[in-house]
Amino acid sequence: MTLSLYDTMARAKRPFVPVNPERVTMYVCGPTVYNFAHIGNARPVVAFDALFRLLRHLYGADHVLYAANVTDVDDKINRKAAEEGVPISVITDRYLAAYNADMAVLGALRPTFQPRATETMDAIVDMIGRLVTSGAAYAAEGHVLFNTQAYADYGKLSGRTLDDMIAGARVDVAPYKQHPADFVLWKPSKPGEPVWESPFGPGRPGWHIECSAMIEQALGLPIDIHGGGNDLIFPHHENEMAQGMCAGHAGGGEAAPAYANYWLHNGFLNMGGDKMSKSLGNVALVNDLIAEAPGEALRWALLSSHYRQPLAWTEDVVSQARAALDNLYGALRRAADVTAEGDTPSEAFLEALCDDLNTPKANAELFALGRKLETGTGAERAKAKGELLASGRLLGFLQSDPDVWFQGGADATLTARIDDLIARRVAARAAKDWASADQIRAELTALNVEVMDNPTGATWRLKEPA
RNA sequence: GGCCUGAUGGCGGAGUGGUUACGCAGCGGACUGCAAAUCCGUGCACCCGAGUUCGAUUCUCGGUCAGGCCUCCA
Repeated sequence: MTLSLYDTMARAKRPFVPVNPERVTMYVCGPTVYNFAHIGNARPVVAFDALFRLLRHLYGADHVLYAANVTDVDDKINRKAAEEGVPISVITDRYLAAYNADMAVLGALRPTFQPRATETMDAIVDMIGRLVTSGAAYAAEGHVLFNTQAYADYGKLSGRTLDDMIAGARVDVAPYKQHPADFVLWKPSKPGEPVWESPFGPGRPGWHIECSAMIEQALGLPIDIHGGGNDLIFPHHENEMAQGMCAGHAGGGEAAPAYANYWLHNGFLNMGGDKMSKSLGNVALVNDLIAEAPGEALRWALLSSHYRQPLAWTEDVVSQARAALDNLYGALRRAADVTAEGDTPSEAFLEALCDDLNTPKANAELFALGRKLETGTGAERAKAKGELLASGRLLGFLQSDPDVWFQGGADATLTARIDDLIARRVAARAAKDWASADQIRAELTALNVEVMDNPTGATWRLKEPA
């Protein structure tokens, strides 16, 4: 079973070969914690969580290190803190906690490391110092800037040249820049903003440097996989690689090892044709969505298309995801008396995931297993159940009790009331009292409950989530 | 202006140089007191034009349309 991943740098799918299979490393750009995360923010989290889980399966849970940063130094954080009149840590702690809680509902495992910019400041300052010493960075008007001309391969990841960038410049270039593409590593803080001491003067780090410093500190170069949304390819990842290479491998060039051996970028989620963006205001917050739909259904919706494809976020996507899970949980519910055999994901399921994380194809395999579970012989059903549960577990699906899934979040009071009605209806049917049975069904329908009779009793499901 | 994606049936969404994706919805049947579920069967597709080929939805070129990046953004 060979894992292949689409590498943005190579613009092609490549067989995945880790530097050290005992220590597979992955870094994914994480959140800036100044607000609740929207479902678009969750797409890379869930996509790379799926990859994290696959890598753990392939290389062993203890042999995969996954770091995702938390940006807790940022203008928007400063603004929010000023509005509320509190230190930035109040803001960042609040929204980091909310973020982690929301992502947990979506079934995302916590990364191995979740470094915060404020806790990485020494490494950031150290890295900038090395860049200045080697001539890859220069000081100007209180800033420290990265000299893009110091890195021979600058532009290789995003496929543009320094000339392209001058031609395409839409923004006024700061006069202290030696080259228009040069970017800030360290800048003075404005009055009232948080400030950190450094050999280059008091100030704060630029946008890109924290990732490079964290990668060096938490994982070490080169890392195997670097992930993020495809809007980060340029400038963020381009700049990150340039500074990281110059700091870590003294200038890059042909002979230098890579910064990251595989660059992975997820496609965007859009809302009604537009990109979902906090600045456009057309966002669906995870925190709101999880009140209306099971986290597992949202997760399924996010993984129902390939991670590199654009995904249009609509109510229909969520209801179709619920229907898909109803299908699989239904099969499991009807197979409650079948003892699962084995706990290994199916070959076809793994092959689909190993093909650049083809989750739609992997999900199709879950349906195939569901069908085997419904229609197979005794031994086939036992095997199918084992494979279905193990495959689902690998991707973070199907681990609930099917009855609980179909209860759709109904509370204990409602559940007890429904169970009572069901029991009375079963008794009425046993007595062939069809009038009473139909009357009770009507009561249940009014409660949004669908009854499914079977020879010995009945099961039920909540048609809409509670 | 530069760079980069994508265009598949009613909807979502894989994939392939020549035979079934899959899910949801639809239709027919079995089963059922009724219903639901389930099972069996079934219809519906590859943006346009040219080229390569025995054969293209799949490869090449051109076009159209849509989206993203070039500025904070997943």
